[in-house]
Amino acid sequence: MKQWTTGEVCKQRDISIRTLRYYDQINLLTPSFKDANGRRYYSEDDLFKLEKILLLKSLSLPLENIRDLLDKLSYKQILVSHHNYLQEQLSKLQSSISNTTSLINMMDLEDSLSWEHVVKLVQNSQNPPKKWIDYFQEDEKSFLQGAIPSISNNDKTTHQYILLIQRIEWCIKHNIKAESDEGLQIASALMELSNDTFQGDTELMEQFWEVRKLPAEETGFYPISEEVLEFVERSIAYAETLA
Amino acid sequence: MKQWTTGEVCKQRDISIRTLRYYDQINLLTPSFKDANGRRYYSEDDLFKLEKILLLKSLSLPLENIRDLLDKLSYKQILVSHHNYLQEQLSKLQSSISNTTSLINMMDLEDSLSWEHVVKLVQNSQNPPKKWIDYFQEDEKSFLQGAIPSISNNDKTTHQYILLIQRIEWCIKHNIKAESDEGLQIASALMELSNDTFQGDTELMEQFWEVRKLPAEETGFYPISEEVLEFVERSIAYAETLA
DNA sequence: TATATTAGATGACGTTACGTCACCTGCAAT
DNA sequence: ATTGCAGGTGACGTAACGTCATCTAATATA
Repeated sequence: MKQWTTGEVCKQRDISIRTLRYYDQINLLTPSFKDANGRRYYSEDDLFKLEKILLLKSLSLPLENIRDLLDKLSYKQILVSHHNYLQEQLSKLQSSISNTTSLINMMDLEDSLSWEHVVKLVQNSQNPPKKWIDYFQEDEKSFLQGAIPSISNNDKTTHQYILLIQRIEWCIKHNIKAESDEGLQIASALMELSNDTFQGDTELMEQFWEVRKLPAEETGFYPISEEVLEFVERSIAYAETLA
Repeated sequence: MKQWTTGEVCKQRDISIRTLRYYDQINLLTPSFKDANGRRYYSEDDLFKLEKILLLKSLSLPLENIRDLLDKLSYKQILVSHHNYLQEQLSKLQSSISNTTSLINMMDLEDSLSWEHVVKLVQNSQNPPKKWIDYFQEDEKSFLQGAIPSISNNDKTTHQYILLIQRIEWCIKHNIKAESDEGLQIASALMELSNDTFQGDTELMEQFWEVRKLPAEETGFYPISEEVLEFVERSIAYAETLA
């Protein structure tokens, strides 16, 4: 029967010698053989037990509980609960990522974030709100899912939308009207982007802008002000009169 | 200017009073105002700072480093690195989940796991091996991705495959030939399953069984023994002679 | 008015899962 | 003869708080 020394076990499982000695000390994993000089030798069974321990530890179970549970749980039970734990972590991570992306994108829109925005986003992460996509029909969802730039989406398209909205906000601040050269440029950029996104489906596109008028809590979008929406509509209308 | 007491802040951010006092103690977050009785009052700026701290803490940065970094990093920098961190966690989690699923499925096939199987799987999780899907053509991948039951897939189809393989192993152990009633039943169940999976594409199906003959390290599959594969082929051949 | 409750404060010690350090041993190689 | 290495044993240190005993000021209730 092959046996392993502390050093060998450490390398295999990437843990420290101290850890093994500690587990021996607290009677969690005692090597099945100790020679006259006190050197520890681990059997294959010991390694299985160690594996169980590490799995249970990854559930952030305290070592004391692990010691009590170890013999009562089968390998499979441990693996299954480990699996469930990982799944839960996964969904938490995903919502965390989406919230972080939202915040980052928001920072591009506002120079300084208001405290309330941040709090709302972080608090909402507990019980996720109605998602904007729910405002559309079932059969449209699959298409929208990838195509529409929600604020939780940090791809290139989203960024371009954000840049355009910034540009519009700049225009409003500097009293530049939608019916101007700048307005024309914005309108054509917007139309090109929209065309890319909606592939010519004008009805979907209009629905999209309608939804963006709703307050942020309901849609998950960063709310676009009435002023910006008006600028969009007027600049596009102006562009169409010239065409 | 609104101010918040310790208790209020604790509830908002779901941390303990002790934590706030500790942060004060180590000079990480000192409330901007203390009254004559030593009661702490936090301003909006303080709350922003706390938010930064909690974000950096979630990167598992030690508090001491956080204190040094806090003024040097903008909110956005923090958010972006937080985002990167989360992404990394996500991919780790995903491979962890897939490995765990593999192990669980393996346990259905073997009553006792051999130590070497476990070690290989856990070690491979560091640098992911060639994936089985790479054995197919690019344009076939998208179809295969969802349809084929790899061992890292715990859906219903996978489970049915595993049950069938267990049944075949049972037959082999009890010396029941492929050319028997039991063999016939297995063959028809297999064919039905394969039809579901491959939607009649027999060429893909044959490739699939070919790949399963390769050793596990290369494919990521649980290796099917020659005996089982032979049983499969013979039982199907037998079924076809009777049809 | 007396008192009970609440929301805060301050030491001081405890906790987990090890890291780190000083020092000791048996054995192989130089 | 000594050097290096892989292992050992206390003993103390660490991070980020939890917990406990005790104290204080303000408010609510009898």
